[in-house]
Amino acid sequence: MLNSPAAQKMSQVIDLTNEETAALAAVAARGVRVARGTDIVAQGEKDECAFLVRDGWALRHRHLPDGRRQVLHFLVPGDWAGLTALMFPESDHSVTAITDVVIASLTVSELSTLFLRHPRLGMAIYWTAAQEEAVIAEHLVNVGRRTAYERLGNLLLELLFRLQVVNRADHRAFDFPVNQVVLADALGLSHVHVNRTLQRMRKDGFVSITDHRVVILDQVGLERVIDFEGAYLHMAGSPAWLRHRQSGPAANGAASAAKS
Amino acid sequence: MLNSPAAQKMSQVIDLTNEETAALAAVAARGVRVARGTDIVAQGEKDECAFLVRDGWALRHRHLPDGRRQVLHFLVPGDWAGLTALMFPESDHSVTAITDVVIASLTVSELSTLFLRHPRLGMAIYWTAAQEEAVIAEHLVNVGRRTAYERLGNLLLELLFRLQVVNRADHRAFDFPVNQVVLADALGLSHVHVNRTLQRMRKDGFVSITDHRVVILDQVGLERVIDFEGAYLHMAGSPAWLRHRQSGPAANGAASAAKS
DNA sequence: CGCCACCTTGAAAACATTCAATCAAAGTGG
DNA sequence: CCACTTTGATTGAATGTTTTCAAGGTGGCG
Repeated sequence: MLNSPAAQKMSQVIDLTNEETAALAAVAARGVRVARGTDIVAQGEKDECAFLVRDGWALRHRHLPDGRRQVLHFLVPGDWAGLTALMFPESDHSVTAITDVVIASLTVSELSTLFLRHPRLGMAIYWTAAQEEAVIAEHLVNVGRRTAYERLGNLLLELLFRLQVVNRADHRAFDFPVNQVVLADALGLSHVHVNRTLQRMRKDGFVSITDHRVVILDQVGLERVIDFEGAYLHMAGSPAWLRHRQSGPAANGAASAAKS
Repeated sequence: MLNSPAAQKMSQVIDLTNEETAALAAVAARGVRVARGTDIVAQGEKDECAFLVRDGWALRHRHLPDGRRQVLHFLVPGDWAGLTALMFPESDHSVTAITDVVIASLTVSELSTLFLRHPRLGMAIYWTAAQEEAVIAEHLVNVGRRTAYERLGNLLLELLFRLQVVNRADHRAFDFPVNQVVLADALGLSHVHVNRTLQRMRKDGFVSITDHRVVILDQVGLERVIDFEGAYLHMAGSPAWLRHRQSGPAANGAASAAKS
């Protein structure tokens, strides 16, 4: 379990101690399988648990009464969901599995126990939530202020980077179990236009998308053409006061050189 | 200071004790004035402090290299900002005052002291951050899947409700120091189209917008026409375990009847 | 008075959607 | 193993929304 997606993502943020690694492993041990197409959380209902995605893809999306919907965020292995939903009496969005998924659920009280015993792990999970917020803000920029071509390119590169962190992508390719209708609902476009934009991007030689797999053929060129800026992903990780052990938020610079 | 916007917003979430009220007042006492048009936080730079908006309007927005930009969120009195930005080495967006603004800033260590001394206040502030996330997600739905007319109506109603909570709106009207260019950048439209959409909504008799003031003339009719659903604002507040004192997250039902 | 910020208008062009088919691949049940 | 159904991708044509460009107009303020 040392190299679970969750542990890999956490170690982007803090240097995990053995105890923290063990606590994460204990969480991950509670895996529950959810079949493709199943709602893990339904919009309008109370979500009693937060959960960690151990394997598979899910999406957070909001429905309008007339059937339109917007995909807010793609959940991939190592992602947490429902942490903020715990604060509310009912969920304002649904979470749906788009492949078979394995999750580990935690109730409020289990979660607060975990945070009390392992405060730095709690901070790292909170970092994770902050990053997700930044990603959703970027989706807003995408949909509000970019062309269809730019939106698509930005999303594909975002997913490449996020999947690389949890070892679900090599340096240029990843499995992509997302059909064009879902993609359209994520990008704020019609599925027909997604199709045509996808074709244009393929013809331009930037990507190959076939059979649920994406290959970024020319990342440098694509990044230039769509003005990609990855700053919002905060891949550089967390500030020193958070990363290193023996150093609390109020400490000034006494972080140990515990990296690696 | 008992009826400061911040205290009003907090009491939407928890029943404030005297100590908590005093702690909030102590924070608010640190007011700093920021002139209209000033960047409080600049995209790409490190934000050392989180802050509370005591008075005035500001906006969180992200810039693209070519000058396009997207407004993520309007900050009004009682709103916190920069809580998640503390987790990152550099800010991925700017915060700019659009009126003269009074803020109260807190460093990481001041904030963590506050949270340690007043954990329930910390939870309430966290609730606030969760609500803001839900609001930004709604902006994404707005821009991704609604027409110009719907986007505009939804934003105006959102602001009406948010301002009512902090006593900056009566039952139908509020001051609105936002020009059409900014509105366009929030709604993902051109300012020309915002202008025409605004005119249409006025002609339809739903709103009056003159001289930096919005009056919702027919809220019921507007809500119906634009399919407004306020669930994402979570106006019902927080679950009982969070609201009442003497009750921690792990407690089962021992909440005191302190509501009044 | 003249400038500046902001709002308003018209016309043409660009972008994206909708509607309506068609096609291919992947299950399903007998 | 074969018809049948379902799902997802693709295409063309017509339509519609929104943008862009280019000008004016208005009101406040030094």
